[in-house]
Amino acid sequence: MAGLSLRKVAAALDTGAASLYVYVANLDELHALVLDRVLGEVVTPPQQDGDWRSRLKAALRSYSEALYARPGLAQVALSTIPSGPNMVELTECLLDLLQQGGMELDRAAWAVDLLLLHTSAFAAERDNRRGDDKVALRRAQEALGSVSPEKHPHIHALGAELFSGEQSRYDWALDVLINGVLNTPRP
Amino acid sequence: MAGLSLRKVAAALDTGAASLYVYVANLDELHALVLDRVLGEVVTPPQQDGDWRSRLKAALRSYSEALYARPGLAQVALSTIPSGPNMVELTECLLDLLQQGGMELDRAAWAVDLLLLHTSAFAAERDNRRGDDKVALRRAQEALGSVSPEKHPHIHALGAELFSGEQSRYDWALDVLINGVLNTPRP
DNA sequence: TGTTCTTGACAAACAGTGTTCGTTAGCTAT
DNA sequence: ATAGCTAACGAACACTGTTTGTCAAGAACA
Repeated sequence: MAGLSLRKVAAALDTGAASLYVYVANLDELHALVLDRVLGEVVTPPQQDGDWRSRLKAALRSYSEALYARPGLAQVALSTIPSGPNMVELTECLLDLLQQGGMELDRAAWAVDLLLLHTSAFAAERDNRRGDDKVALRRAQEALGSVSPEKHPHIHALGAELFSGEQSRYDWALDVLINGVLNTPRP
Repeated sequence: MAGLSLRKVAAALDTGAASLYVYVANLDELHALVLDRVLGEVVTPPQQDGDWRSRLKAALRSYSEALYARPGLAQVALSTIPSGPNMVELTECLLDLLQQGGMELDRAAWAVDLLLLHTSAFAAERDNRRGDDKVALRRAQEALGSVSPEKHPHIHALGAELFSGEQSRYDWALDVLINGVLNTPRP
């Protein structure tokens, strides 16, 4: 996905780049199509597997992994307003799970939006932390590590803690969102 | 920011593109520098203005507006691991606010990360909804509006509700995050 | 059968992009 | 005076998405 271009797609199809414009209006549209195709892989656990909360978490984790598996795809999820059939399917499933948790439908609508936005953003962050630019990461760690204890006591006290946790941090964030959504009625 | 290129920057400085590489290693590095400079505009409310919660929300809203004011900048915030002085300042301020709310420092570290990630993602979403591609938005609205009531009853029942709320939705999401963070201890 | 009309396909060109290379000018230190 | 270093710059490389004009095949209609 990162490094995908119309010319490469065309070459793989043994044709020229301009020929693709018959089927696709735009590069962005191609991106959206690829995204929705990948979203077809997202598995939503069946009804009898655990309670709604763990099923919701499993579905979102599956969504996150599908995005993370293709470098650059998470950015696409943040750059387009997805409306493909697989995205509709997933949205409907998440709405259903939240309603099983006793949530009103209008609040569930905003909650699904929030959960998907966060999961996409998290996948994107994980994505561009890997490989891409080890230099920037090391520079950031140094910049935050060697900070004056007087001016920034909290950051100094935390140290490397600011970059800790990969999977556990995602799990925690998901719990934060679900708890928050349950405890915050819509205005 | 969208449409910013090394050549245009160089032209504005009456020089060639290659000359910029003396001061900047990369386009990404230039982006990071621009981001941190803009982050200097973020206002963090003084100690005596209201309680910690409303001050936290005001600071994050200021961060969000600073990103949204420049098209494309929110994407930059999601694509880099920011480590400039202004970002350090903001992080320290947010950590302090959360600690005033009685939160342990290690939980506050993850909370700040989550709050900033969400706010950046929200700004990015708002950003590419505007102007950019009205076609995609209308297509999404049509795709979700004309969905079969049998296969996707929840989405059908919601209708245009899925795209409602701009400012109120952000305020709600912020409350969700703060409530969630307060109610979810670190593992 | 002959003639339009439409659709898919493609090469070439346009207007850009980030980045690298080789070379110059100016300013110190030795 | 010589050497070394830094900033600067033009040109080129290897790409990118998109538009334009042209061409062939098939369908619809007379």
